[in-house]
Amino acid sequence: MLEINDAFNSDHNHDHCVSGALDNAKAICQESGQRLTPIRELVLRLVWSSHKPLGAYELLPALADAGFNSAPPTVYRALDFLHQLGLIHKIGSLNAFVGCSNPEHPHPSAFMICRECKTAAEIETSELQNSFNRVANTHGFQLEEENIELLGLCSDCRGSES
Amino acid sequence: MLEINDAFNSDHNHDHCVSGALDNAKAICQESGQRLTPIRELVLRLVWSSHKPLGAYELLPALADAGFNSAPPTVYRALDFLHQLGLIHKIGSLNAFVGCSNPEHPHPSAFMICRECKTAAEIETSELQNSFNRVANTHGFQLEEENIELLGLCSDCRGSES
DNA sequence: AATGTATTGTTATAATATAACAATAATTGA
DNA sequence: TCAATTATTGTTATATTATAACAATACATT
Repeated sequence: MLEINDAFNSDHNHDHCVSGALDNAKAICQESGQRLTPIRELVLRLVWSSHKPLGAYELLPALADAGFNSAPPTVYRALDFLHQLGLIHKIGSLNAFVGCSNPEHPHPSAFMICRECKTAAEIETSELQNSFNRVANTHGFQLEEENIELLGLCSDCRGSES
Repeated sequence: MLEINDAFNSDHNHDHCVSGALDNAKAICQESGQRLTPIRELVLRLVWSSHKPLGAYELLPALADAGFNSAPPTVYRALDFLHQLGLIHKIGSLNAFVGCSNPEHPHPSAFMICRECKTAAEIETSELQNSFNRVANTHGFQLEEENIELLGLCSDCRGSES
């Protein structure tokens, strides 16, 4: 299995993504004794509102609409919180955030990202893990975190290119 | 072979890195009919002045010292130029740039990055390439670019941690 | 209820990056 | 050669992303 979500399949039941992510988040917060406050829950919902990575400033208007303070620190704090719990990933090359498909199991951030429609589909990296570990071991490097970004064109957008 | 440079070996002859990078750059510019202007050459030298990824704003003072204009667009243009020719890589999670060890052969950006000393050592990914291609093919994803970041502690810094 | 801790509100500012247009330098073709 | 074209650099302004610092409020514990 190479894919752990179906972001590139536009037919998928997206409500299911969001509600699943929220269930995961609640369970994980419970376990770790952290609080999923209304702001944090809203930010998680917003990040999950699509499979396109969203920038912090794209989230602020929705916070304002919901009656919260909408200054940058508010959203960055929530994003940091969610990131630390592994509930979202940050896509470094885009300065943007996207929901994590499988937060129960800590794992590297690894995505295919379409330059056209911007969709980011998380990929499973267990196959690659051995290679990464071997590279690290060879150099005595203590591997702590991985950011893997595969950039290109998704199949939908390949079809519709001029 | 897993490593294509020596960044984590502090004994390496660093002048050799820099002059090698410049020779590469000149050859590549020649071939592609591009000009390695004084600003571009200086920026390349500066980026290669260490194996720590450098941010654009860290380069500006040196441009000023050399008598060039040192407003941000100057350095970003040079960085873009060098990046397009594959002479440097951008580390997305650091917003910083580092010299490419092997610009003659286009290849993904892949680094081990030490969170302590900030050194970035480029790694060879040919072993991983099959896996990436397979993931991409499975989803009809047209792979164009890859950013691979392995974050952690290099062997030197592991030793000297409290 | 009193205290300490975590979270959020608020203001200001830092750090990173690009837009837009003017000036200059290099290249090309008549 | 010299005008015309193109590429590069200079310059000013501003957009975008992110954090510092401190005040106010809410929550949790005793």
